[in-house]
Order: sequence, then C-alpha cells, then structure tokens
Amino acid sequence: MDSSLQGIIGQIARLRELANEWLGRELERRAIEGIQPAHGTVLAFLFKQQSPVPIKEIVDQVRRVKSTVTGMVNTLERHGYVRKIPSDDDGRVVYVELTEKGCALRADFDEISERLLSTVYGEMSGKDRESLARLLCQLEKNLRVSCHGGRA
Amino acid sequence: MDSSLQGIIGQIARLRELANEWLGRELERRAIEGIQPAHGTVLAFLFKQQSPVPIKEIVDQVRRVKSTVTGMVNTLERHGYVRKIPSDDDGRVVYVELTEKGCALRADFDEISERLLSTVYGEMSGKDRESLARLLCQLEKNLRVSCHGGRA
DNA sequence: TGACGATAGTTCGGCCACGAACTATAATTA
DNA sequence: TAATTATAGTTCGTGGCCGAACTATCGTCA
Repeated sequence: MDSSLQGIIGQIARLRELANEWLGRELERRAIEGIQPAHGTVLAFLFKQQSPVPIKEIVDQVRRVKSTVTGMVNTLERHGYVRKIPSDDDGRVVYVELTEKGCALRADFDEISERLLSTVYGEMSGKDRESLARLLCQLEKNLRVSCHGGRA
Repeated sequence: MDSSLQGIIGQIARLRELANEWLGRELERRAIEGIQPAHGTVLAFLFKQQSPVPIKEIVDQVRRVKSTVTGMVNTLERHGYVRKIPSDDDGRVVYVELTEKGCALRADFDEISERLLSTVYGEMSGKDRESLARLLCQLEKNLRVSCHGGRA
C-alpha cells in the first residue's frame, strides 16, 4: 500500500522516486561506478569524520539496520571507496574509513546535492519553500507520533 | 545519495519511510499476511477490474518494470490473493485475477488508506493541505522536466 | 509459407532493506 | 574466576526493484 496511490502519500512516493532517478542519471553522467543513491547518507557521514569510525556509529547515524549497513559498507569496499580496519583494542569492532577514491567523491557529492536542490525547487519562491518545509514537518510529526509515540 | 540528507529530499524520503512503516504496522495489526506496502498499487488496480487483466496492463499502470511485477504477482499468488490464468487466445499473455481472499482485502485496504490519510494530515487545515499539494506538484514537475523532459 | 521483428513473461544477477539467528569478544556479576 | 549477559558484526532467508538476457508466441511481409 505504498500508494494510497492517489493522495499525498502517492505524491511523496513519486517524488522520492523521481529524486532517486535523477540521482541515478547524475551518477551515471559523471561515470561514478558502484555508487547507489542509498549510499548518500553513509558517505555524507564519512565525509564528516576525520578518523575511522566503527560500523556501529554508521548504523546509529544512518537509520538503517546493521545488516543493511554491513552490506552497503561491503559494497563500498568492493568498489574501493572505503576500507575496513579491525580494531586492536576491541576485537568486536570494525572501523571504516574512506580511501583516496572515496574522498574524491566529495566534490561530486557536494555538487550533486546542490544541483538536485536547485533542480527540485526550480523557481519556487523562498516563502513557498519555507511553507513547504513547515507543512512537511507537520506531516512528519503526525506520522511519527502515530508510529512510535513521538520518539526518535 | 538518497539523502541530500538534510533538505527537502531527505524530508521527503523520511516521510515516505514513515508512511511505509505505518502501513507495515497496520497490516500486522490486522494480521494480514504476505502483503507488502508495495503491493498497494497492484491491489488498487486489481480492485478496479471486473475481469482478469494481463500482466502487461499491471506493468503499465503500476510504474514498475515487468520483472518486478512478475515477482509481486507471484508473491501474491503464493499467498493466495491472486490467481494466474494463461490466455487461450494468445499464448504469450497471462491473466491475473483476485481470488476470494484477495477480494476480501478490499475493505481493509479502503480503511487503511483513509486512516493513513487522516493520520498524516492530522489537524492540518484544508487550505494548508491544498498549498502542500500544489507545492509538491511543483517539485514533481521540476524533477520530471529535468529527468525526461516532461514526458510520462 | 518461411523468415524476421515485435510483444508478453520469466529468469538471473545485483542492490537495498529487514529481521532472526549466529559468532566472537567484552563486560558484569555471582 | 566462572558463568552470564551485553555488544559488534556477519550470515541467511525473504522481498522489492532494476536491467539484461532469454523463451515463447504472434504478426507481418516478402
């Protein structure tokens, strides 16, 4: 029931898909291989770090279950964007760190983010952008309350 | 880059996930088994039919690639919500039709759709709902133009 | 009628995404 | 210190989603 097909939820779902599609094309256009739209949150987080981070940290930040993060990190590793380093102190943890190739994504990443924003907003006035953000926040709050009583 | 994490796209992505989460809980609460939020568009389409439809029709309506639809139809069939009937006239086509069990979903489906709508909107005024829809349409148009030059 | 191209579906491999089970290593507590 | 519990990651099975390749059938056209 991804839909409610008609109605606001369908609209939101479509929008999200269009954005993903746009990102896919942009990545392809720039010949960036092995990167999926979903990797965005992980990369954004890694860009902010100046030292290797445990996978656990990524899991907490990225709002994905650990098995999902394991998979994404492995994909990123296989494509050479990231390196895994087992901890010496704690035999359970594995650190993740961007490689050269991974760091090199940053410029594209920033450009793409900016371009997406300006594409999606187009000529929309600042006032309308604010209204939109506010209204969406409201929906988000409504759903969040109904889902988990406001937490998270 | 599902994200742009911050900004409108992230907000939309979160909203869509929350809606899916909400749907998941609702389906679980009603003990409806084997149904995924993504099946919503397929079911909505089947509810509107009074005779079996070729898979091709579903593909066109549901905005999913044929291999995806094949998968979903098979899942629905395995759970007994749907029946596949090879055509006599045309050896290539396979018709799909709701079973009793499938038809029985309709009431829940309608209720759930309505409840989701009222949950997500909450107390938002009619005027705001309209503004929101209008603004989202604008974003959708912007992206669509940028993606495929306005088609589709 | 026979070859060729279009059309309908399926299959396969690759990803994300989830939950449950499992491993291995701490940390805690009796 | 031994047993128990908690924590970090991985693995596995299910499913959506895609694109590409494949099969089978239908239409068309020579």
